[in-house]
Amino acid sequence: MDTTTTTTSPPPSTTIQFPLTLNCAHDRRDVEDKLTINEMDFFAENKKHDQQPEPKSPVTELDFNINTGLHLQTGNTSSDQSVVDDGISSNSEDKRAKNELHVVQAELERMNIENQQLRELLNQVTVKYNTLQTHLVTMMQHNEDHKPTNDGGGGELIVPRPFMDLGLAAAETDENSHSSSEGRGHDEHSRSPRLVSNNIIDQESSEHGSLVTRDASNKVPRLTPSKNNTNTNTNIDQATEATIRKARVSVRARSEAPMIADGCQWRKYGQKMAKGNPCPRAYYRCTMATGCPVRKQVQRCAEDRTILITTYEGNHNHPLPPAAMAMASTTSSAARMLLSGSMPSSDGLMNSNFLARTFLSCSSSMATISASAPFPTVSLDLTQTPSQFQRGGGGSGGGGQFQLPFLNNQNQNLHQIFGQALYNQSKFSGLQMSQDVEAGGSSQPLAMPHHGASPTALADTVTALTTDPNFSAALAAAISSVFSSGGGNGSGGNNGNGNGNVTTTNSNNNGSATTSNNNSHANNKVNNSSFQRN
DNA sequence: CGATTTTGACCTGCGC
DNA sequence: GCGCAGGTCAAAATCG
Repeated sequence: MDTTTTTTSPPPSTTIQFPLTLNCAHDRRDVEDKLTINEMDFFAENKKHDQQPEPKSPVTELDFNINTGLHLQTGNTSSDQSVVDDGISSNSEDKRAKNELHVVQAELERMNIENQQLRELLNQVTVKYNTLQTHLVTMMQHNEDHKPTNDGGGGELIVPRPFMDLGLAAAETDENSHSSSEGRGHDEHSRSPRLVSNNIIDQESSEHGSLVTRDASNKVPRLTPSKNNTNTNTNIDQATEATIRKARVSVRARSEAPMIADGCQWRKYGQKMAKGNPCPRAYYRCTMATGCPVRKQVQRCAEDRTILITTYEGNHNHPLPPAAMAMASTTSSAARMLLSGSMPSSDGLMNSNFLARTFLSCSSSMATISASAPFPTVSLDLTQTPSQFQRGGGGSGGGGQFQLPFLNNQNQNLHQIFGQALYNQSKFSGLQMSQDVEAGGSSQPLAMPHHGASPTALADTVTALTTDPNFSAALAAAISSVFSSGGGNGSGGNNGNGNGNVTTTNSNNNGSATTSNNNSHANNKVNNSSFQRN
């Protein structure tokens, strides 16, 4: 495809950027106004920068300048200022007070206006949301009518689930359909003598019906056409399934730390020198639950060793701590994004490349879809704004792990916006393609502070991503909204504990479930208690 | 002493 | 069929 890149190479032209980048914070003071201190790492610096002059403080020249710049109310102030300069009398004190009053009033007015604007925005979004919802229902019914469970899994047409869950369904059907199909039927077990335990996992998975077996996920039948052509649907499904199971999400981030803190517990099970890269590639598997199929590879970029490339594969089969949820969900979303662009269109689930096109259209470099790799890969490039992203661990030098910006408790909301937007984009791609690509206005990601909340609200976000040049501002406002309402109190989000807010690194986020590298000395050491021994 | 990491060997898939 | 490269295993080493 044209959008291909390798997962390790720097994102080429066909990449996706979310305007959400932090520049917006510079321009939108209202955003910072709404953010309460420490609620959001992302904008903290900007906040600091902008907030100082703003509130309370007695009239400094800076204050005047800033306010003047923004709000034209300074005719008086400037003159007053000169007066102030002139004398120290009580009169001047009064004027000073008046002055302040003016400033405050102006500020208030401004905020009111912005409030109003936001409200209007919200209304717009609500209307659109309702419209979309209606359309969605219509579409669903339509789909149901036209596609009486084409895929083995049936029913899961619209049901949101992590991408690997799709794989699961796939795996199930796969098991059923191709147990005979693989000439090397026992391929998965060909390494057999060693992999007895995998059989256990297999059983487990089949029992639960919700696990991707390791073998199923990793030793996937090749994408090459299999011999059994018993039915074309099956073939398509298999290809799709294989694709799904092979789907990976690669996250590129700048970090000195050996591994990014994604909230999960990992155990290293191997390391290998990869060709063309002097840095070894480390293999980890999730140890938060026995049999969790999720794995990740960590490797430094050959060209720029400050870049850490983490590739996730699979989907957790266990509940995740919020911090881990953030990453898991984000990667899942990204994978969905990928799949929505790469899956055969015969599958009603994701039948358009809307997402990819959409992102490509506003491209810069944030997410890259790679079809050139042996398996489909989404690469999320977080190296674009290193200063922000690294606030957490980057500076720590010594040993903290790098922490992704959206992994802080508060930042989960951001993630939700980010990830869910992706997710919804895939999910509603067809829908939007058909009717609402042009939805102008801005969005309301704020409508979804939590996962369970109405997902469609974010479809608008997605639309905004593509159409609204001011999306960053809108999103920032939305984020601030989210933060001030739900996520705001870190406590709710679980480890809202202290460290949270501003940062980082793991000085001690051990609270619930983060990788344990509090200390750096054990580089890849991962907290684990329940790893199932093979 | 148990858990985790390291590391060499093994297995598999793929291209030639 | 052979060789290469990626991925995984498991014994040994290391750590807390």
